[in-house]
Amino acid sequence: MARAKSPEKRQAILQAAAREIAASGLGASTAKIAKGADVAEGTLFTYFASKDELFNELYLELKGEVYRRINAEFPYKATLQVRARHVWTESLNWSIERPEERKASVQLGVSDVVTVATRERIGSQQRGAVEETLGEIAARGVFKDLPPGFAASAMGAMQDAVIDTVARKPRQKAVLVEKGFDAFWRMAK
Amino acid sequence: MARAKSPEKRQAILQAAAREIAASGLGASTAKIAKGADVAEGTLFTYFASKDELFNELYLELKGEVYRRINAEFPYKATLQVRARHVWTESLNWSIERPEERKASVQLGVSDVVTVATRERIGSQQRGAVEETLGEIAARGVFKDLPPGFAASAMGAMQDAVIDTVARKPRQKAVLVEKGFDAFWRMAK
Amino acid sequence: MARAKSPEKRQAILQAAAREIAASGLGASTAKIAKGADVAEGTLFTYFASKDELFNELYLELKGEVYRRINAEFPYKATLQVRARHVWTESLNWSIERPEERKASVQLGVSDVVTVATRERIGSQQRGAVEETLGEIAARGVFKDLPPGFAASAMGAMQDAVIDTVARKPRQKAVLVEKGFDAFWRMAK
Amino acid sequence: MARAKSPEKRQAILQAAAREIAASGLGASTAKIAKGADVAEGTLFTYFASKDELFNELYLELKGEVYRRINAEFPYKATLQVRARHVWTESLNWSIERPEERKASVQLGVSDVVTVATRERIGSQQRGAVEETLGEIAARGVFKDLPPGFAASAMGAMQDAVIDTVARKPRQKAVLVEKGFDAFWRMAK
DNA sequence: GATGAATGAGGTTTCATTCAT
DNA sequence: TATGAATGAAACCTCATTCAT
Repeated sequence: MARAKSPEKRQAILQAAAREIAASGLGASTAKIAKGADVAEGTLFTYFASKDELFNELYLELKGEVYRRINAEFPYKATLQVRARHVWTESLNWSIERPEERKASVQLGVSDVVTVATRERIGSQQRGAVEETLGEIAARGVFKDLPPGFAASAMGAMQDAVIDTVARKPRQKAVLVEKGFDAFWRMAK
Repeated sequence: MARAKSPEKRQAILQAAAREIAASGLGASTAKIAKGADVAEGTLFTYFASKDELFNELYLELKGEVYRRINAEFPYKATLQVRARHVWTESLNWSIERPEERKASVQLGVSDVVTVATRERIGSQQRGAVEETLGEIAARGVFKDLPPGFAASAMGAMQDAVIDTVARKPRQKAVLVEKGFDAFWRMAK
Repeated sequence: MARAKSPEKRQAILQAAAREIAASGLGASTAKIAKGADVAEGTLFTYFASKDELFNELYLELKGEVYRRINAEFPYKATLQVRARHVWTESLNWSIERPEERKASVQLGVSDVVTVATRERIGSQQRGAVEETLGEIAARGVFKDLPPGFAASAMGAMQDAVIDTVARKPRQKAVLVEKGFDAFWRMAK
Repeated sequence: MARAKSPEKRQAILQAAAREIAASGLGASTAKIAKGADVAEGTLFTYFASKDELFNELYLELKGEVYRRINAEFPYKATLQVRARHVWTESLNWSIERPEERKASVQLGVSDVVTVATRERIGSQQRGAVEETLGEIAARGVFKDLPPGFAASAMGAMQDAVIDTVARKPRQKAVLVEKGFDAFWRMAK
């Protein structure tokens, strides 16, 4: 049998793609990505049929990482506030700890290369606990007068605000994450 | 004497740029933008030295439009809540009424083509009333424990949440704008 | 006004394309064609939207050249045999005098890049006299028992035989052209 | 001991090559050919050292098929006309029955990938009876005033005319093959 | 100032061939 | 021998920018 496709190489390409997108936007060239992953230009295309497919897979990968992180050690039995804080903190920390991945994720998110199909594939697997938690929040506070989904959007939005501020005041990271949640929670209370 | 540069043409190019960015991202070609503005390819470069300059000017223009709209009929003498609601409503309506401009604005915002210098130039003109209002909000509620600037980020972020939701439920636009503000205001109260 | 598109450049590209196709087949690269025409790689695409379009236009051009040559000084009033010999001789001489053009024409003819639409466009202009002559031939000799179009195919085919033979015995060119027609004419008599 | 090379696989590759060339010209990729033959990409190169070698072998194979068909049941003792008609009919039927092989054969024939050496190798094996027959024809009718080889070219050329016409009028296949020969024979009589 | 032809670097993707398995 | 992943040169084409008109 011939050489097997190497998961490490696939991963290296995805990581390089995230790095390049963070550095130069969606215009990042496949040539640079390949070089960044230390593979030949052509090799990229044995792992991903096209640049678009690579970008869609990357988006999935990045979103998946966050969900995996949240689900690990999820406090299923705790109060809503504790669970909400867990979701908030874990996803926020991921964004702050991996700024390149986050930047790539945002760029992909607002662009048209990520298809609806890709967006729909996200989390149908283990979005479970997060969705359940957000669903409970949506039934409370101001959110109960607003369409379902708004609470989730609002949490994401408030996290963006925290991230932006952390970028300007990195020292206050811990406080921002905590107080940021308190701010968000005011809406849910 | 040579012909003078026409402000109409400049405007047409900026509008076409916004349209093209909304349609195909920052990869939008100068050729298409020029065609969209009904001018020759080369003409674009007599109004803007480079694609990057065009995009920076566009960003400024788009942000400026929002500020101009907020400042028109600004209720200087009203209570903070009334003023805040004005800011919220006017900027949000702009985004909802002009989806292409907003999409372009977001894409430019998350990209690196818009320089720090450009971002700093924003509103140094007439941001006045908005800044004053947001400053007052920043000193209240949860925001007073958070760095200055967080309140502004939070409002922008919450507006994004509203816009996303309006995109999915256009019928509820009016309610969303109003209740969205109520949600935001809970944090400031 | 800007520079006008130069017919000379267009012609140079077409000629270079014929040369390159003769030399290396339809795989001839646009880069080499451009270089052969002494224009930049990109320039080729301001004259022809794609390689395929260039090749289709070239096919048209080559076929057109032959028809133009035949129609010049066409002996409209002469006997059928004289007119047929005129068609035979002129088109054959074109092929023999311009071996590269002919080679390109043949390669294009048997390939799929030349579309049906292109083939249909040929000669609808001035194919006139040729068609009329071939039509008369088709009604005579062995051809009258065969479908219309067969006579034309047969003439072309017999010319190919002559060209092949001239390639091997260039000295006998004149005799081959003449006796070749006599051979063909035997079928029409 | 190592496995022996399988003649079936070799044959499958040649057939797939013919099919692919018919479908997409000489640009047909070795990868597609391999897939069409149901072997791995690399396997193709254990049977043929290069794409060019494969194409040369294919040309030989295709020409060989025709000769084999003609030689089977060749009426050695019959009159010249009967023998000539046999050559005509058998080779023509092969072309008509196997359009892909013929198309590939033509494309290869007009291209430069098939070397002179390959062309010379053809039929040195069993071209015997055909050559003898064509030799006799070359000494008769109009052909006796033309170089040797012209008769053969002429027969091939007239067959092309028949094939072209059959492609347009498939119903008349039988008549075209027969009357086509009559047309050709007029030149030899 | 306005135009759009001209440019050539750079983009994505394909491909013949090699070679580890 | 068979496989198909790996390679990087080269293919076609796009594009920001320049400049003759």
